[in-house]
Amino acid sequence: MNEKFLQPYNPKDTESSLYELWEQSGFFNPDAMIQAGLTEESAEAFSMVLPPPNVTGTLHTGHALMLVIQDIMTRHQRMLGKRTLWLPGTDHAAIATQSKVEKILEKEKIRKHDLGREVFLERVHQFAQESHDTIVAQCKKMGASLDWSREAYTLDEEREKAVYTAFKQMYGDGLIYRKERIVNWDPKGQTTISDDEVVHIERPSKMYTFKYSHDFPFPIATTRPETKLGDTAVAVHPDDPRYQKYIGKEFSFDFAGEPVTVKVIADEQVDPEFGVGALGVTPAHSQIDFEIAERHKLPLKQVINEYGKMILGMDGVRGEKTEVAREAVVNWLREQGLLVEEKEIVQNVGTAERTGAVIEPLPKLQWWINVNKKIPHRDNRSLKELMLDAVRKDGIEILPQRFEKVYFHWIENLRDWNISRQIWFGHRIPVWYRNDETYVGITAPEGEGWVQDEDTLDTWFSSGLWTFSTLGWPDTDTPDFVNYHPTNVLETGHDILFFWVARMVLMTKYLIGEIPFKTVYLHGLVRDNKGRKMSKSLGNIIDPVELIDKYGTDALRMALIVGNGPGNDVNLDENKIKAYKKFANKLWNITRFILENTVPSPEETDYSPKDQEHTQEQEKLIAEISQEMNEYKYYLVSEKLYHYVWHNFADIIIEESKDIFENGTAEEKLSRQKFLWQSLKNILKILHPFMPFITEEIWQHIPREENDRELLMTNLWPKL
RNA sequence: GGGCGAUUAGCUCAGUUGGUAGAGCAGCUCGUUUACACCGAGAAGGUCAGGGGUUCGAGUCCCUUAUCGCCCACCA
Repeated sequence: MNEKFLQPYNPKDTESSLYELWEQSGFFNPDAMIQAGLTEESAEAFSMVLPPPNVTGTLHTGHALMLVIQDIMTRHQRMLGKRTLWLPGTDHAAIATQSKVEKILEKEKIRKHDLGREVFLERVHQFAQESHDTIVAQCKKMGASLDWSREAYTLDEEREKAVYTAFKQMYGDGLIYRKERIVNWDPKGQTTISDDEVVHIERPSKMYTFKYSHDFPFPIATTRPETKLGDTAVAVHPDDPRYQKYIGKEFSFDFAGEPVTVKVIADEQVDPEFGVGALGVTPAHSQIDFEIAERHKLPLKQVINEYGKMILGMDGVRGEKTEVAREAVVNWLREQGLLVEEKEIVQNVGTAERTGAVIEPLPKLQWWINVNKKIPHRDNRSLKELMLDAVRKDGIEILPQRFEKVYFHWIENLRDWNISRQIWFGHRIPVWYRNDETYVGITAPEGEGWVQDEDTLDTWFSSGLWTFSTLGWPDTDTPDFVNYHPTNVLETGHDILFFWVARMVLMTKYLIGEIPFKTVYLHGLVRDNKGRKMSKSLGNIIDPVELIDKYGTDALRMALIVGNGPGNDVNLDENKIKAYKKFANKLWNITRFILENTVPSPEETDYSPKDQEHTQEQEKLIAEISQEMNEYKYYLVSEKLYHYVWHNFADIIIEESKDIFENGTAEEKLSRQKFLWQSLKNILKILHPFMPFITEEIWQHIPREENDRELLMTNLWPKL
């Protein structure tokens, strides 16, 4: 027996060298498995992409959970004999990464515009590279059996080719268009963002009821008086008797130093019950007003600029930030005797997900994806319909199922997707301009005088292609694409169902006509032991690396997985991890007992009645968990394994064995020895996906029998 | 405003299709150092949030109330 077993199990001594052993074997790569004869060439495929972590820093416990679930899936499928590919990569995460680097530069008192686009991007790439290296090291520490030979990056050359190809095709089909519309402008980040990147927060605010001027016949209400300098109409409901006589009339007056002309119009969208039932229409600074203005062909007047400052109005208004100008306008209204009412209300305001700035709706010329246009070569269905059908008809299954409803609801309310960003880091829009000409292509056009669009693409545009841009697309006859598309499972957090999952469905259904994956497994959030979200401000962030140093990766993996069903948040309690560290040691000592009391291949012998009973019990367990593994019920399987190993195998079977080895007949002893050996090997195999390190470590130190493979990782799941 | 989830032992949470309530931690009693003190045996602890219903039988299915949490939303 190896002397190691005389000491308690120490994960620190073993984990990194075991990962090296696996990695050097090359068997994370399914091709190598086939070459070595460990996987049949004709075997069924199982493929999955790693949701590429953002290169914005280091991995947190949420990532750890994701890696654990996916590694369990991967190791299990590999042991079932499938050609198993788990494909890694990282995401450039455009806005997130750029703003991170901007913050670092801020500390060095450097502004990005002083550096210029090229030099700034150099800095970002350098940051991204460092972050990437950390992330990869962390993935390895978690034991993730990823095929690093296929690693990808959302911003590398192959992915750029995919992105540009997709863009060109969508442009050709009229799905991508350029138009001036109201955008979500982030004044802090100085860029537009998509509807999904807007986070609504509640905050106290005031509703002002006022008259534009003494000559104007009735008051209107608003929460943003400063925008009223840009009003070009007042909208009322067509059936509202109070305002019938004013419809069609025009009024001109001076408003806080700005000459304003409004026309009273009738529009169905106005709710006569709300407020005073009349709406000041500010087409340049409100989504809804912009639409009303389009319907009524009203002029558009911008009063706020990209920095959130007023460009019109009297002193104290022009040049000021909107909040300051608001006060000034309200004071002016008060002085003029135009203010009718001032009421405290709770208002929902949109803020930018990344910078936290309050969104300023502004008119801007931007690139959009039309989600409602019928696509002839996709059965005349729109992108929206393609996304709906993928789940309704094409068999994508979302776990837990309740998220299907959430998914449908999101799609039904989806509006055109704004895909251009005014930042430098990301895929530059593949459009070139020369005078009145526009060229869209994969490479720059021939000839002089072409200038490429300054903007970059929303980061989710490139991640939307991830499941196939990593498999060789736009070539669809590469071995990887043929073998591994569509992927089997997409495992990710439910918080990016819209951002990412839906976008992948959109892109894949449109560009390829297939679904990107068959099953979507959504995990929850990892919270602290009091159920709070981990955040820097609360100071309750748990670093997975620290936990690994303390308890070992296997213990952390078990703590994250036991009892954590799909879609549910986990509260991570250190006591739980501690418990599984003890479990690892228990397994270690079980091995020691068996090594001390048995030899690996006892001569042919039949099982005693008692051992037959134990065997049946074990087979029943294996049958149960094999089924549950196929149903992704890892939270149940892990608990059952824990319970079986500790409270059946150790507490009952091993305790009983002591008596048999002391007082039993020769036949009973032989039977028990054989049973213990078979059991140990079965236990190692079925525990391996959950606790890969300790099971492999034990495997490496026990004698081999016929049919045993060198690495536990490459062995087959017990067959019944 | 719309939708979803949670509520089970002191704490953190399991409980797969309805069939006598489970685990870890903490605490109590006893034991063992000859696989394991990162141990074993045992006991204690719960009207499964409240109310109503379906059923021979409900933690599990239906309705309702309460509290907490999450997501979505262009009511000025």
